[in-house]
Amino acid sequence: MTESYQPQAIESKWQREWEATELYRSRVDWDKPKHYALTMLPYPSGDLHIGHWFAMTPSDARARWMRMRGYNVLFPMGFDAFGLPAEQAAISRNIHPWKWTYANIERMRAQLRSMGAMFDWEREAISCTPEYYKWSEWFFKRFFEHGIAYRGSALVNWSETLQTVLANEQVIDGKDERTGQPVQQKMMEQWFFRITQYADELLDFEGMDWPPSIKIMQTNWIGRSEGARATFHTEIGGHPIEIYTTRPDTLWGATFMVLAPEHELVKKITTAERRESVYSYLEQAGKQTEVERMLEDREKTGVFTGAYAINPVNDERIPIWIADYVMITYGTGAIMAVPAHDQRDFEFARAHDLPIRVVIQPEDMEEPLRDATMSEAYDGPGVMVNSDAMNGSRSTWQKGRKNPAINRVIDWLEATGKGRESVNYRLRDWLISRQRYWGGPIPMMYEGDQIVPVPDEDLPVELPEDVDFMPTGRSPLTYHEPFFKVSETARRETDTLDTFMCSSWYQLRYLSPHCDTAPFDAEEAAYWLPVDVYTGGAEHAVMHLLYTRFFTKALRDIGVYDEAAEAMRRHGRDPEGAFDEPMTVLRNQGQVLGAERQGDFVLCSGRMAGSRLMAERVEVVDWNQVPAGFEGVFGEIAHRTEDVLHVNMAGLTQFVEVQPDAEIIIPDIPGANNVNQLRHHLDIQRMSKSKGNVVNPDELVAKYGADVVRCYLMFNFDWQKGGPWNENNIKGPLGWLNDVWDIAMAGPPGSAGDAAAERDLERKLHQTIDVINRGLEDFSFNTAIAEQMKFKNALRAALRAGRIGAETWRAVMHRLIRLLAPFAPHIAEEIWARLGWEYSVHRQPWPQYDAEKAREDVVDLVVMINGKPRQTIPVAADIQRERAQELALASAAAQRFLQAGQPPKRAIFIPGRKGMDPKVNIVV
RNA sequence: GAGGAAGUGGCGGAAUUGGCAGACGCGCAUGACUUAGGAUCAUGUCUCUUUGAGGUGAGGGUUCGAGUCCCUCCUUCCUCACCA
Repeated sequence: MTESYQPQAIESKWQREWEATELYRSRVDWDKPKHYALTMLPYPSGDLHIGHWFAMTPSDARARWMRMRGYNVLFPMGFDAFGLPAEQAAISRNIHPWKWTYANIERMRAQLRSMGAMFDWEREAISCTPEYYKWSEWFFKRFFEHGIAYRGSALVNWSETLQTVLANEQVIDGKDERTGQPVQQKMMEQWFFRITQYADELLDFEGMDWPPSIKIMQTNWIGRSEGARATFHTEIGGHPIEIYTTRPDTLWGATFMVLAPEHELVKKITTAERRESVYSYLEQAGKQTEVERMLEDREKTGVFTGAYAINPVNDERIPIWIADYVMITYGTGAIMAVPAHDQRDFEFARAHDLPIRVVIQPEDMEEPLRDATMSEAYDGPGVMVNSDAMNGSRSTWQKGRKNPAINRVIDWLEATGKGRESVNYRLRDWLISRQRYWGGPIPMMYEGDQIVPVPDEDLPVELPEDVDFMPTGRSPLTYHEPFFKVSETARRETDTLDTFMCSSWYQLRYLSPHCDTAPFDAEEAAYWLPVDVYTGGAEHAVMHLLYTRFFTKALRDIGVYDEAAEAMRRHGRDPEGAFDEPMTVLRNQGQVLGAERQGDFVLCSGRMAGSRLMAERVEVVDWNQVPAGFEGVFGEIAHRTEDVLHVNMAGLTQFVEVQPDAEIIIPDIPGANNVNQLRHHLDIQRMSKSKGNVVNPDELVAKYGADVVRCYLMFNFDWQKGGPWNENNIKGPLGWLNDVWDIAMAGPPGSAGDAAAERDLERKLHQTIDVINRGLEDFSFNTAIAEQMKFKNALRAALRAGRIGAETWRAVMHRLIRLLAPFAPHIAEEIWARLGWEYSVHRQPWPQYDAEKAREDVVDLVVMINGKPRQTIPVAADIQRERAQELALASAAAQRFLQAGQPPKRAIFIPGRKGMDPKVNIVV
């Protein structure tokens, strides 16, 4: 009896060996092609989650594959170590953020090592160390010098819960992205990065192999729109009010104006008799959070200021209103309202009895639009009317200058000085300062009303350790006099940097994490940049992934890459475009969801139809006793298909069809429930501690070994999609690795072997190599492993049949183990060593694919009748059109469908392209 | 409201991008070995009225041929959301 596969006995041994022999150190080598594979660095929250394994181990397999294929691969790891949780731990548990963070890093490092990934730990970077954040500060200073960083006043998102401001990207639905608590809009002076200056360049994804969805999300977030600005003036006082519009062709249809409640002119222009109602509206609007504004009924509220404006295009006198449907943060915070052609303005006009005037008349309607009879705004194409000299201009669906009417009006506005063409963006400047302790200090000081940067030689400004964490919610730095008091007259900035700034350049710090003369070593950068493949979650689409692109472009523009570009030229590489984008290829993994719920008990009542219960009422309960006197179906839900529940009732399966209007009671979900919610509740749920469905990778590794966990994660999901956890499925990869082990340990067979079987096995091996290559290239890890399982099955069958000789066995194993190495690095190393081959399997070249050897001699000719496959005929692989058609027409299937003696209408030959069988489609 | 992705067995998922739908695995069934089986091995496993026929959320269309392309719905997920 041979020894069985025991991962626990081999994994830590090899992990130590790999460390001791520096197997995964990556060094610049200009003679080898480089590959920078990067996976998003974790936040040191305390424990590695299964999601980290899901993101990282397939990325590791791919990096290993690239390495075996001859690339010099850099695959680093680090920690994004600043952030609020550390500070909250300090307050609630009285542990210093340093201690908490470093303890977590220690723990997670060990967990990361247990993956058996090829991380180069010599390049580890931790963003909360002074040697790291010194350079975050240094970048801030350079940005300040180049006008990219500035201090300014703006309406910002203030989180009362977190006691800090947040960037727009970190607010979702008016709530803070991390805690889900509402934020308020507040006028505050803060530090910003001028990301809007890069808006147009950020819209250009030329040459970037990123998921289309990410490109679309970023494009929408930037929100470029083309239109015009025009200046209206108040009738009294002549105050200018600038408006932005995408529809300058409707300027003649403006019947009133609307200012955002926060607009600076509001208080100036409001007349005495309107003051009371305007001020009470402002007060009411100011109290509302973003969430409340959205929860409000969609009725358009607003008040008249009493003031009028003159429309510059036709000198008309129109009333100025205030309404909260106009946002101060978009455009100019003021609009011209054209109710006939804008739905929001239309609703407002109807609600407040304001006039409506058609200025675009559609041509293809039976009835022309009339001011009085419109039931909704019309925003389609037509001809300009009621617009003086512009009448007759054709307005189309097109936007901006491409629309003839808009084009003509913009020209006219510019010629008459009444307005100008304008491009507007939804993107705001990046608010970078945080009123928190646990972040990189902002290297700035205030002296009187002067802003003074901390001199470079004083960097880094270090975070003081001896601070008091008080439950006031405010940063301890604001109480720490030795920190903020630089001199009698100078005060240090106590705000810190958004952690997203630190993670915007970590890919650069990995290149030389301990370099103390520059943020990164120019030679390293010249060789490794840009990142070739980046993997991570899609939740960073408009945060990290947008910020790091901006950061890269800003660094390029201020000359941070100049030295690296010089080094590239010296080594004969063209630096053109190398520093425009941080990552060439991006792929997002999906999310591993909690296990499917089973074992819910339900009470179902209704009427029986045959053996089926047509349920009018379904209640989910957490006890398993039949209530006294209950008539109906009670039991555990075994399965669900659509609306049919399979309920296990005392060993019998009962079918319950949930009626569309059935009453459904799910205690976890209050209020009226519907079938969808029931389905959802029973199906998949996100992993979370409160639901108790979190999967702990450490336990899995202890139970099955890291290789099995890695392979399970790669095999049982579409990696880019994710899916529900199901530990039952782990048996697949477990059985596979056991089988490979057993085949290897059994040693070469004693049989002589059979030439045809050996040739067939060789062919299958090459086909397998091809599929694995394609799978890894396309991040289709599941098919790559499926193909290896298939090959293992074929190998085992051939061995059992005694048709493989010792020599062939060895030659096959020599490649099989190398194919296994990227996926299951420990078992591959162990088998490699036991079969007597030289350390390490991970230094071996990847098995070469030979298309000639993969080719089949005999293939199945598929005979199709009207596109339906009916019969197959074994034929030579190189069969030609005439012969194939001849055989197909003579086949039994063809004879059955063809009337006696009748020729077919057509016979189409489809040659057997790569791995596909040839076909003849006969049309009868 | 706007934009995007997706819908395939009991389950996770394949289908080389328009060419034999359901690879591979889980589960299940039958059998073997066994005191035992949640071990191992073998065989089978889309459906049906089974010499054949039908089948990828529903309905249309394009094509010799559609899971794949086009149109109209339905459902789910994600992102943004009074964006002027």
